[in-house]
Amino acid sequence: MSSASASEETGSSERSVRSRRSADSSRDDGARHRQSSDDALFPEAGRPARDKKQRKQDLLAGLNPQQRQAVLHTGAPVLVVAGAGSGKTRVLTRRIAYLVGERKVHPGSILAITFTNKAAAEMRDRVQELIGNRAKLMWVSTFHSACVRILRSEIGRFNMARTFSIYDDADAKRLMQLVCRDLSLDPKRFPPRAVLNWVSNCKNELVDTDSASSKVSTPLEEGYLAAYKEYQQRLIAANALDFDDLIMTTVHLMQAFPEVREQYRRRFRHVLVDEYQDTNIAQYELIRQLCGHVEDSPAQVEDGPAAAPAELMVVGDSDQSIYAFRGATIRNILDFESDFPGAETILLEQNYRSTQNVLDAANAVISRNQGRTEKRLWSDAGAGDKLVGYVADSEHDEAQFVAGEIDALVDQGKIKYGDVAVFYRTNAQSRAFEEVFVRVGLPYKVVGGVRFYERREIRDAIAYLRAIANRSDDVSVRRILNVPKRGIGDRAEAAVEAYAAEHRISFGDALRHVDEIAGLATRSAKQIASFTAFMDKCERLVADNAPADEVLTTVLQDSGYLAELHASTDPQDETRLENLVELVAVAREFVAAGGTTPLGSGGEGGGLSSLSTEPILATELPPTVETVQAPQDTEPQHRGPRVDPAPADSLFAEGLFALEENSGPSTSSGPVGVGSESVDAGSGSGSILDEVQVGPEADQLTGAEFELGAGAAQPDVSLGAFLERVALVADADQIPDSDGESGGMVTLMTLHTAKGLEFDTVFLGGLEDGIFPHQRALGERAELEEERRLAYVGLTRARKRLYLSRAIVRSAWGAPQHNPPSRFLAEIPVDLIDWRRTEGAVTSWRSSSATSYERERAKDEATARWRNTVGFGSSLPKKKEIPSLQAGDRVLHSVFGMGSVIATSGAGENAKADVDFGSSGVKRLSLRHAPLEKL
DNA sequence: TGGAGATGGATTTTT
DNA sequence: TCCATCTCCA
Repeated sequence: MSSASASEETGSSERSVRSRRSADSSRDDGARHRQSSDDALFPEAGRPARDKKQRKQDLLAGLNPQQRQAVLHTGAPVLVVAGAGSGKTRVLTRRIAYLVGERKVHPGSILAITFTNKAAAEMRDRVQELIGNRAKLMWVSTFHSACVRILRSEIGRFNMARTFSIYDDADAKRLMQLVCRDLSLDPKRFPPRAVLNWVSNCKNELVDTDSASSKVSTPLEEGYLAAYKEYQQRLIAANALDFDDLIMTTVHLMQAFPEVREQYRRRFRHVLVDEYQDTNIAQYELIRQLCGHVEDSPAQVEDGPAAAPAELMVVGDSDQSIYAFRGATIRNILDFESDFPGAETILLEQNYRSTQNVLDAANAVISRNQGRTEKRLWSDAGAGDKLVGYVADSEHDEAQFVAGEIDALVDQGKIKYGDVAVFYRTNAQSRAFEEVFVRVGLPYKVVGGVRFYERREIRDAIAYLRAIANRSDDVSVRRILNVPKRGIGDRAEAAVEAYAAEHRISFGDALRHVDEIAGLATRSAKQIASFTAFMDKCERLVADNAPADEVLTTVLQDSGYLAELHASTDPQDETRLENLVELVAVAREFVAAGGTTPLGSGGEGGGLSSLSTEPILATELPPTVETVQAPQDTEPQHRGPRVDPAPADSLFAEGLFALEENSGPSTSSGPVGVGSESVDAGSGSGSILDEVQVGPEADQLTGAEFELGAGAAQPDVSLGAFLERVALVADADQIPDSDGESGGMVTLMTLHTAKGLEFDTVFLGGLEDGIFPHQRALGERAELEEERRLAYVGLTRARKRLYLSRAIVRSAWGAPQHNPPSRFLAEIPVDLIDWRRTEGAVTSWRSSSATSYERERAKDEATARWRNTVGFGSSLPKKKEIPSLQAGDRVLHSVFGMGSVIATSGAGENAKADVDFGSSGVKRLSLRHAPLEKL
């Protein structure tokens, strides 16, 4: 906790700083400066406060004038325009600490919004280092988590049950597939995926179905709109919201109910938004509802005058806007000053992260984008090393080079594995790196890719839980209806569906009327009856307040899901079992920690935990609070006065905002009271409430409501709470902690994932036109510019060493592809790059021997395409003769180069050979297909 | 109903 | 190439 961090942006930065201390003596001046100042700052966290002046000085230590200006700013909305590595997040965290520590703002009235859960967790940690446990009362979360919390307490206004399902992308897609099928939309013209994207855009731009109707002009749009309407209706019927709904609905809620908006405007007196360049229109509107001068602002709200707008600070860098494809619009940054009258802009131009060479390269690239405001990022870290360039023969050669370079640097003691990251444009590119890294024994970790919660078995299990918690959730019910196989097939499903439509009930309810459904085979009916009996049993379990893990184990065992996997011979199913065991462990952990443990190892939970007690609190609390960790004891007494069949609502109904209906069980007794007392242990000034400033709205904000905030610490281990967490937390395994003595692991990730992180040494691979920039972006200028911003993000992740590489030949979709160098390479001034290997060296190496056998492999269309790009004619022999090989023969492979045959197997068409290609490793090749020549 | 074979599509990604 | 989804038939 006392560990300083060069930049507060990421966890990786913290790790890297640590390693920098031990491993690297050539620390740049900027870093040293930063560090000493932060070292002076953080030790205070655990001790009683020193005198106030000192404290304020510490808070501002190490900040440049612009950063100070931002931290100290009062009043008007502020846009902090910050370049990469200029300490934006640092400004935000210091500002929060300043607000709480100096301006006596109650942490409960602070809302900080970040882009990811991870960023939220880190911001909480950093703020906590600065102001101690008071930080727990802030709302630090993503837009989505914040909206869920608001909706939970207000959704009754929409006549929706409090227990709603949150549909992620895959659920939404499934629903849209059903919709498109039922509307008989031609899948060629209306691919569900495309329709869904269209709908998503509408929601992100707050175009609802009604206003969309007036815009529709083409038959194509008519189809889309029809699908949108139907899709939305089914969501509502299923008591479900998709991710876009979470925000859109919250905005609609505030627009429709001024008193609700007022309630939150009074609560949140300080709103801070990170990564503002990645917000979309709906998110912008939400901020405006909370902080803007809303025209129809209700002076007529009964209980007093409308709240003045909160103090708003947004932070962003338009050059790092890389999510336009998801609806983010930099308009929000560009128009900030007109959107929020009186707004001020603060520029942060000093970069504290990278050397000048790295910055020069990044600046040169990004300056090619049109219509951007020039920023002059500068660094006093010195020129540093030149960038290193490398042209590889193939993607394996590229990976080989990267691995070799990392090893060399580590051997020289210059870096640790954890200081290194390898970036690529698409996930598929990770394979080559992984193959090579595994072979040479380089410790690495891939971030992203297939996620835990996207695996089939996990989704099945979650679908079971959701169907139990919300039987209207058609998508989930139908997903598990015949999983494991029960003999309820499409036919039966269709019959139930027809019945449900006819009687206007949900699919789940229709299942309970098996006897009345026409056209059901007796066998199917029987199976359905036993299925519903099983589901009813589970529902009863939930109604009896069974904790989430118990429900989960019951489901997995009694549904026969586990049995099916056990019986399977498919080796994949073994992994599935392990994953389910993991899920159960996650649920156990969740329950054991009173519903506050982050899911999995990495990310901290979003919505639920941002205000609730975090694990650290549980461990720091005095023994009297043990009830917090013994949810079974406290759970019943927290049940509200309402008898509600929905299990999910205990937290929200009794917690944060249920002002009117919940004067019920006292929140000031039990764990809550103890919690709020112990929260402030660090500052030694008694209850935190003593420090609350009595401001203009203080009467709205003191006492009870804050305690309600603290009341979130009440354990909620119910199924609903668990499901919510699962829906909102993206992933369990994330950026590795490289704390270990071993030096950690090399991090592999896509450029998008890299946003917000930084590493001493960065390898950026696949710099080829068609790869990066991506094929699809080559045509459109706007898309190309987004790719360029992505390049800018990638380049600016590097602190000291930056490697750029490309491959001459890269196999894509099975066929080798020859890509020209990325245009971004040409945009970097030549004198900044030290080329270790150029194309000249490569072509001369290949040309002598490669042509003769490469033409041999004219086999299929893919190869023909490839041939054309390399410039061969098309009249080449169709059949390739299969070379006869034996152990010891020397061969030449078009991709792997020279090799020697170790062993052969098979014969004729099926002949295979194991060939040792030295640095490229041993490959088993089919002689019929491999571009192989006997020497 | 469910398995086997055909077909077609294949960024980036958080929540 | 590799995967997920679709179609057809037993």
